[in-house]
Amino acid sequence: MAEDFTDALALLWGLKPPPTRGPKAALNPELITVAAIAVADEQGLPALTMQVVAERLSFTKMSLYRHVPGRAELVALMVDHAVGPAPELAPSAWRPRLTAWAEALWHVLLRHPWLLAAMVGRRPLGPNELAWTDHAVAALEDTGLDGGERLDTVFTVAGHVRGTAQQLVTPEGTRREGGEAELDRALAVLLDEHRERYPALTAALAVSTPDQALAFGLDRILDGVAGLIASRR
Amino acid sequence: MAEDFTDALALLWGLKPPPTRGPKAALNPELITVAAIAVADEQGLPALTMQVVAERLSFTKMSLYRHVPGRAELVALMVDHAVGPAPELAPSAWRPRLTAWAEALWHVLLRHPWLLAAMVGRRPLGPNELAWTDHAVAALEDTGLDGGERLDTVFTVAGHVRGTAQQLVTPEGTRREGGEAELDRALAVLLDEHRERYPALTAALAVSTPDQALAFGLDRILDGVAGLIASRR
DNA sequence: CACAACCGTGTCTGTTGGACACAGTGTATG
DNA sequence: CATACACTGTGTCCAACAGACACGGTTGTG
Repeated sequence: MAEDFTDALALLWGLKPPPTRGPKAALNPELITVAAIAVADEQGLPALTMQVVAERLSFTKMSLYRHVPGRAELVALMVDHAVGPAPELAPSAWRPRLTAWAEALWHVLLRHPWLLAAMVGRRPLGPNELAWTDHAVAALEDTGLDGGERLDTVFTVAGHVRGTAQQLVTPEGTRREGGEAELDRALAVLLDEHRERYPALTAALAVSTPDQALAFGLDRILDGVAGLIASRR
Repeated sequence: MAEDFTDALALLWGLKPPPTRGPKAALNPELITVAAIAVADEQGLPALTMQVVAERLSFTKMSLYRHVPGRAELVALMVDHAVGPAPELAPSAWRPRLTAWAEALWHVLLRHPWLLAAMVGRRPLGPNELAWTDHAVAALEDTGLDGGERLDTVFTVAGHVRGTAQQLVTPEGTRREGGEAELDRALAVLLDEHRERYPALTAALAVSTPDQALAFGLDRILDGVAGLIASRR
């Protein structure tokens, strides 16, 4: 119940003094993290077993525990490594900068679908994740918004990107490929059978690709932010 | 790999003909669902074990499998039961109706924090969930927006509510209570130590409660939608 | 050279979801 | 009224999982 974050934070921020005695380590947290990311990319987060990661590295499962406290901390390392360094945004107006930032986040989430499941809840943040947030906040610096408004704006944009990406992802954190149409068809049949119960939905029925949904919501949000900025001047 | 949704859909929509022979069942899917929701509310989604649910009902674990194909389908049943019937919205303008809808969703998510983890990805939808979407779309009926725009709007609003709620929740799907301040303090210390790496974030540092973030983003989104509606007239 | 620190491994435990076969029970059909 | 059969709930079993712990081998330091 104690939920100790200190181990994870120490690893994420590289705060472990390298040992001077003993044999040289053949393994290290980064090697393990990279291997684990490869596993999660290919087979999803539930398939991420200490066993599987160890086999990919040709080591024993228990060897990993020498360098990583446990599975939870490994996932935290994976998240910060997978998001990578924050994108460099060309200096321009706040709106194109935030748009570019959102698109960069979008592509990272599509490249590592398991990130959506791994980034749930308040949790220990790594240096890369913090840098992403910093870059987005920086785009809003000359807008007249105060600190809280800037943070809330970034949070809203990031939440929208994440929410949209979740439509493309299975609960396991792999990108859905086949079988998607099957589910859609079954749901369409059910909706049609009960169409009197869902009149508005039946009337509005339309095909909206995730890319369209992403752009639509992002435009609405940034329109609203633009209105707020205008009212501050 | 086949990922058969038909079982879950049949259960969700009540499509199983009741047997005519044999003894009367002491158990049924709804009883199991209610008990499972109680477990998840109290101890989170990972603690939701067939064993635990069975004990709460004073039955054996394997008895549950008579009525529910497996854990995944049980979770699907729990989701539709927990969201409950869609909220009845007083007939008024689209904006207060959507706001009320978002607040209703917000309260449901706070009452059942595990819903956030259970509603990830595209998955079999139940009748209640579909009704929620229908009611939100209905609020946008006289706005001049087309079907795709209405759906995208609803999706954006729902995504924002969900994203905000996730800040209040642990990855396990329980509401965080204590220990939260501890993590915040540790992150604040780290940010301060590396403040030169995160200048914008350091400058913008502010305390924003989740309620404020919810209202801020919702206002921005609806401002943007209002602008789109105005441009259609 | 001896010791202490460190590394990777093998063995073990508790818990999980789920398969399977079985004995009891009640209804429908002869 | 009797029999067959479908359905219920149970006990036993298994594989996969995260992690604890103790051991033997390795390497730097006093």
